[in-house]
Amino acid sequence: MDQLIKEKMDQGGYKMTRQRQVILEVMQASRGEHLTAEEVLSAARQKAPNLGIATVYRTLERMASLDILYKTRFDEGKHRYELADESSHHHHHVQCLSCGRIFELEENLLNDIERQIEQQGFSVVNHRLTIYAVCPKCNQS
Amino acid sequence: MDQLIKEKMDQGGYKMTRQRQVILEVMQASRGEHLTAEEVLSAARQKAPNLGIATVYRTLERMASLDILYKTRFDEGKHRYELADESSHHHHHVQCLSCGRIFELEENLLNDIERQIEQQGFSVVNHRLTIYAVCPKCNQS
DNA sequence: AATGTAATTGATAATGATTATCATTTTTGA
DNA sequence: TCAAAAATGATAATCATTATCAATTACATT
Repeated sequence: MDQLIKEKMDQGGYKMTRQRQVILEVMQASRGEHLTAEEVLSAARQKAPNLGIATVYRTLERMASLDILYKTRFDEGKHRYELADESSHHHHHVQCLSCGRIFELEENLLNDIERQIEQQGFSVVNHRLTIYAVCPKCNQS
Repeated sequence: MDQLIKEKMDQGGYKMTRQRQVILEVMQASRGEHLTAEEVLSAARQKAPNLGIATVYRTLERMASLDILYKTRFDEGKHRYELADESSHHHHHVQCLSCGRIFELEENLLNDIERQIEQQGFSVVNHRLTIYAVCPKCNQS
């Protein structure tokens, strides 16, 4: 799977430099989490202390354009990135209003809705569903 | 209905000043549209040429907190505001990727999904669904 | 009507996330 | 080895939004 990513970078015309490798490792180590650029930076600096924030932004942006990462914006003022796991297409999230954690939802839940919209003459390209809730753990306390 | 809004402002401890009146009129004149603060400013300046952007932000923010307006953030870097029409609760949108216009969806489309999540121990508070599509008009050209 | 207090306003500085710029460094291929 | 291209890090610029603050306006009371 690492090989697949390198191929994608190659096809995009991007080299696998040390800093890009480190950033990728951070994303892989936090599979299922949604990280901001700042969060990626501080994690990556443990392995590459001189890494600059500009490189983080550039790298995340490029990897998102190659579908190596997903780029999402919740109702905050900043973007979050997450490893694009081939097995779990999503864009569906539940965000806990208490602890802020973000959970994934299964795909295919929106098929009916999209079918209705297509009948009205739209061509659906993508969608984003975010549900705001209190998660089970926070519900207990 | 204007009366209801004035009562809400009153209860929130806000006076109906000239500038707030003008901003409200802009929002009412564009029922069903989703405006940014800048867009509200430029429309409102036709009636109140000295209006400042800070007042626009403050007013929109307050009206949103009183549920006079809805505040939403699409995948852009800025917020959009829209008149909260009692009859059409929503938070469901279709945004045309070609012309950028935003269309409303009917409520209740998500009930099944939310029910499933509740069964897992979450307490659903709110949700946001945005579908990205090409609208019928743009599809023709 | 005059006055004092609180609310509001507009200009502008400050902030936070992101993007652009640019000189320096690194990589790569002839 | 060397020149050209790509990448990096520091930092300036940008854009939306929020904070600050002095000046204005509105309100309640005399």
